[in-house]
Amino acid sequence: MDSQNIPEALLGCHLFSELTEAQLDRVRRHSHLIDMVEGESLFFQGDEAVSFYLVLSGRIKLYRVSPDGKEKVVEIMESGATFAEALMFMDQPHYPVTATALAPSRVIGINSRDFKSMLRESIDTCFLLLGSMCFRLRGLIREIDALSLDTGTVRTVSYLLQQAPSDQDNFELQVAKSVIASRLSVKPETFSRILKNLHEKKIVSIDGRNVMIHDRDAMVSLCSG
Amino acid sequence: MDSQNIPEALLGCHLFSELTEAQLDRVRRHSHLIDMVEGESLFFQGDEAVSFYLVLSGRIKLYRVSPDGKEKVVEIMESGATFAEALMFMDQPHYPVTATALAPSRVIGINSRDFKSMLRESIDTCFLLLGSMCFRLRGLIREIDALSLDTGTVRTVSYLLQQAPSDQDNFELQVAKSVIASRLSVKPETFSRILKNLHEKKIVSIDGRNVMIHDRDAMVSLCSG
DNA sequence: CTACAAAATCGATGCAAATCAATATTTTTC
DNA sequence: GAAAAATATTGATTTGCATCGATTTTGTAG
Repeated sequence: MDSQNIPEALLGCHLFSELTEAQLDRVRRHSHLIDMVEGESLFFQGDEAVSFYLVLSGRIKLYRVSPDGKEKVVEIMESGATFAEALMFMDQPHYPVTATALAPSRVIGINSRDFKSMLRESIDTCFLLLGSMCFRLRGLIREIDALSLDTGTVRTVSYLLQQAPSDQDNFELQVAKSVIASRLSVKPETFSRILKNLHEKKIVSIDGRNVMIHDRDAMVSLCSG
Repeated sequence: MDSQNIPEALLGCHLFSELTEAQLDRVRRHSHLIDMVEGESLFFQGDEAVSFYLVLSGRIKLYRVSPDGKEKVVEIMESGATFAEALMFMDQPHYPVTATALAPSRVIGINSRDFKSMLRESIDTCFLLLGSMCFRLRGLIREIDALSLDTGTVRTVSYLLQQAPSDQDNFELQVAKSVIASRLSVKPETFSRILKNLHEKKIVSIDGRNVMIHDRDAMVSLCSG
C-alpha cells in the first residue's frame, strides 16, 4: 500500500494528463490504493457514490441486478480504465451497478467531491471529462442498437471481432464464458450453442478459452446484413 | 423568424441559466430559429454535427436506422429539451441518429463550435453540461437494463406508468402507437396485442389514443417481479 | 359525404432464445 | 491424485415475439 507510487500511475491516465503538478498532488492525497481478491466487490448497486476508480491491474465487472435477481454484466473494465466518474455530477449519486473483481486486481479510488472541486480549477480536465462521457454515451447507444436490432449470433460475432487483435486470428478469451454471455445478454446455454454453430459452419474454432478465427469475411458480413 | 425572441427562450433552459448577459447574447448571435412541418428532418444519421438543438414547441423523434433498413426510435424530445449537445466533445462529430418532426415544431439550432469556445469562460455551464450528460448516461443504462432483462409487456407498462401524470389515471398518448412501439423495441402488431392483453386483464382501457389506468398496483407489481 | 391513404388490429405460422433437466468437463481444494 | 465444486455443454420443450397477409378503423382531402 505504498501511496507514493499513486502519482505515477495517474500520469499514465488520459483523464489526469492536463493537471498541474500541484493538482496531481492534491488528487494523490485524496486517493487510496485498493487491492482486491477475485470475487471481492468494490461497491454495490445502490451504494452512495463517494469515489470513482482507476484500474491499475486485473479486471472488474460492472453488473446490474434486477429485482427478481437476474444479473446483467454492463461492462468489463480493464487496466487503464476509469469508471463511475460520471456520477460526480449527480445530485444524490448512487452507483447504478455493482463492481466485482474477476481476478486479483489493484485499483485507485479517488474521492469524487474533492476531485470535483479541483475540476473548477482545470477547465482542460473538464473538457477531457466531457469528451470521455461523450464517448461512453456513444458506446451505450451502440449497445442499445445491438440489443434491439441484432440477434445473439450477431452480438457474439461482433464481440469476437472486437476481441481479436487486428490481424491475429488466434486469441484467448479473457474472462469466463458465462460472464461474456451475460455481457452479450444471452444465457450461457445459448452462448454455447452459438459458438458451436459458428464452429460447425467452419467460421471459428473453439478450444476451451482459445479462439481461432477461420473466416473473418463471413463474420464481417454476418454483422452488416 | 424573429431572432429577437431567441434569448428569452434560452433563459428558460437549464443549460443556459448560468450564462452572463454578454454570453447569452453571443449564443443568440450564433443561433437560428427553425420551423419544421410534420415529417421534416433536422439532420440525418451520419451527417456532420455542426449544431445542437433546443426544442421550443412540437415533438422531435430521434431514431437510428440499421444497415438493413430497420428503424429504432431512441428518444422523443419535447418542448424544453436539448439534444445532440454531447457531440460537441467528439473529435469528428457525426449525428448518431436522425431527427424528424412528429408534429409542426419550432427549434433553436446553436452552433457547437462557438458554444464550446464559450464554455471555456463559464465553468458553471460546463458543470451543468456534465450534469445533464450524466443524467442521460443513467437513462441509457436503464434502457439497456429494460431491453436485456424485461419483456415487451414490462417495458410497455413502465412506459404507461411514466406517461401517466402522477395520480391521474386518465391520459392521452402524445404520439402514434407505431412510434411508441419502436421506442419500446417491439413491432406495432406486438404492441397492439400487449395493450389488448392488458385490457382483457382489466388493468387498463384503451380507446384510440386515450388510456385509462384501472389497476395501478397490478402494473407496479408487473414491473418489479 | 365520399374516397383514399395511413394506422391499427387480428389470425396463422415460424424462429430465436429462454427454460428445465441432465451430463460432461474443467478447476479447485485438501 | 481423488473428491468436490464450479463451468460448460447438450437435449427436449416452451415462450415471446417477428413475420406475413388480410381486414378494420381512423384520419384527411376533395
